[in-house]
Amino acid sequence: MSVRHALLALLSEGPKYGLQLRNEFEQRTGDVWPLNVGQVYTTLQRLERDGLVASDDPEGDVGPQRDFRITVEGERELAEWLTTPPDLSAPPRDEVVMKVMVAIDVPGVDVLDVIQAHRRYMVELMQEWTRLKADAGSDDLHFALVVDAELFRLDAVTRWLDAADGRLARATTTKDPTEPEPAASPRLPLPRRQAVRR
Amino acid sequence: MSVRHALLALLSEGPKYGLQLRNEFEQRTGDVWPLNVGQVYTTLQRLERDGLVASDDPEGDVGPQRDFRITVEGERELAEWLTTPPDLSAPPRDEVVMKVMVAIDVPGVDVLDVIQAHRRYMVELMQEWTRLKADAGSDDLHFALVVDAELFRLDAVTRWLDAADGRLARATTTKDPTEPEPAASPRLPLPRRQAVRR
DNA sequence: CGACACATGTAACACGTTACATGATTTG
DNA sequence: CAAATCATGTAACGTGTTACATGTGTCG
Repeated sequence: MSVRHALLALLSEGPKYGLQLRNEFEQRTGDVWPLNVGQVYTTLQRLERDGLVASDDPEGDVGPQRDFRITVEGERELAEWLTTPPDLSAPPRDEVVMKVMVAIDVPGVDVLDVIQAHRRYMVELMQEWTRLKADAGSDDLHFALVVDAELFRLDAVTRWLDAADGRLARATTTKDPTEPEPAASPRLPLPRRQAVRR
Repeated sequence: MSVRHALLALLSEGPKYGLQLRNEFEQRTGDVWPLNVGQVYTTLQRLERDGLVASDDPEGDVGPQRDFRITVEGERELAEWLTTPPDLSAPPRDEVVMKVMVAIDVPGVDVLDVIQAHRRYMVELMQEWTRLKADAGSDDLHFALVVDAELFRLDAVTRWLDAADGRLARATTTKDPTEPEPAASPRLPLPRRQAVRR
């Protein structure tokens, strides 16, 4: 339900055609979030079927482009989407989190190994994104925003991996609940958050 | 590609049937991540088709249950999934982030309003989860882990909203690039991270 | 027996990805 | 003209959701 509304948002600036919508979507997301064209066309079909969008078929002899414009219904739907927070009653299932949750009881596998392997990878990715952002400079606002989002997200996963490592190490090494909390220090004091902090 | 492998992980502990797999999956995720049964059956069909799982049809007159067991191929696939980091070359498209990115240029809409509305909602959600976690106590490890993951995630989104607010407020109020950075302080100094910090 | 929970399955749909086919326009 | 690029579309498949149908076992 996300790309659908994004297309509505782009069309609220004026009539556009399929490929143009894909290009502008990728520009808006700093060329970090690719969007395949096929989905644009099928989504436009559904939007037209639902009356949120209309096409100007007959006119425009200026080529094969088929312009779409947003309808009044579409404007209403867009306004509602922009102001209504997403439904998070059932939070999204993150793949890394899920991997750890099920790995806990898989025989022959040490969860802590899985955690550490993924933690290292998260740090790697954050370094790459940080480097990319530094190279790009501060002129591209959209790029900077999307990269920031990814950095914050990776940082959150990394910190969760640390927390899970602590909880699991505690739960497996001892069953004594009276033992003092080990101050929740991460097992591996690797350098964290290269440039995400403010 | 996520539930599929989770089912493999559950089956690696021994043969199980459809409903049992759904129940155990939800237990593993602290009853926070619901999983509809229909998907379990269709996923099991694909797993069987791919030779990662096999069913014990003929035997077991103990009712309508149909047990599945993991194959050697399945064990191999599971081991690879657990040790291989997910592909993040194209980062996942977060709905809140996308909303802000496209709202920037929507005529008649103030992005900062969208940001603040969503920021308030994220804080609300974090308070709810924090309360739930406190009520549940520290006995349910799975629940605590999944709630932690959600709290870290919401915290990351909140901090990104603050960063985006700063960048956008700066970009719209002035075009002068020589102006000193305003120390990136959030516009609204609301209480942040009620219980997520360690 | 009748009601209820357990268990399996299917249908229809939305969304997303990859790949392929087909015109139209531009450009060497 | 030939090739490349632009532009639209479709097919097949995986994944996820909701809803419905059907059978089986238990228990009052």
